[in-house]
Amino acid sequence: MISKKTKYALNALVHLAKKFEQGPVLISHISEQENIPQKFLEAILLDLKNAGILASKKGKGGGYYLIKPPEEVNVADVMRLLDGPIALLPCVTYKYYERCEECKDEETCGIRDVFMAVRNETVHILKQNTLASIIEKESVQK
Amino acid sequence: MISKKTKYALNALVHLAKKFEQGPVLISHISEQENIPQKFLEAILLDLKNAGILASKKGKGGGYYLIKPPEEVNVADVMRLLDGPIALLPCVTYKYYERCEECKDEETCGIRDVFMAVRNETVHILKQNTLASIIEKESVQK
DNA sequence: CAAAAGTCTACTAATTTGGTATAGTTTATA
DNA sequence: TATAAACTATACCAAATTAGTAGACTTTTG
Repeated sequence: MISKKTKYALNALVHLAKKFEQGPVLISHISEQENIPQKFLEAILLDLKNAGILASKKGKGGGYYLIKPPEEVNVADVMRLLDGPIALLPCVTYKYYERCEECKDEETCGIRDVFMAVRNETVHILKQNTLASIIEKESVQK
Repeated sequence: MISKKTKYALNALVHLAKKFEQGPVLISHISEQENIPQKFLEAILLDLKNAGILASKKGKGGGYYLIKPPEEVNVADVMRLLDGPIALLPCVTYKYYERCEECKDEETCGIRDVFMAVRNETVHILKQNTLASIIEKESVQK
């Protein structure tokens, strides 16, 4: 399962993407509209700002706003930022590689192969999906 | 990430599948060969027995053995048994469905669509992979 | 009946998750 | 230039989960 942190981050980002280039949005506004505890959201938005996805303006008339185009923010990056590796085994992660302690021979491990396939497919799907594509999906009548 | 419990379970199952229909194997033997803490392994094997995948024999000459053919034990079932749902969001699980608390409209949620796709693909891969196919992969020279 | 081997119940320590509280600092504007 | 709006930083904290351990008990041969 992804953490609430990542889920909230995605909700907030989609919200901000819908108001892309329309000036800063209050934390309190996002918090209310998206049902996210405000103090928790503050920490999340700060992470997204430090990652270069959002920017903020202080003082009256301030708030947070998206600085990357919605087409350039994909779900994989957001997940990695807030939850760490996407892979289900440490030995198949890309940037956080770690050997499985109990493993006898990683090279021939059949279990590793399975989770390598899952990781590749998952990352592929998550990279394809951006804030823009999510918003587009929502606008299509079901 | 999957838990150590699931990882250990898969290692133990592959071990037992290699000795399918060759009589019971000692917990202590699996524990040593696969580098799994014995007491922890005991609990895991018990879970697998209660799920109908393994059986055990008590007393001298006892141990655990696979009762399902290795082709019929897939990774998805093992993961679900020990780690619960495979999906990354509660609203896209099959048997453990739960609404996301903060969600405004599940029907049109674009984030949900993304994780639905990930779940479907993941389950597909994990179901395809059985103890038999894992062992086969390991025997192929790389 | 004794030794081997699985089973049951109950702990526990460390980590992660999902927050809250409080005290700042910065900035627009009246 | 004061002040209130708004973001920022630091420090907690409770509950749940994970990865085990300890020890007594039961069952089954030889």
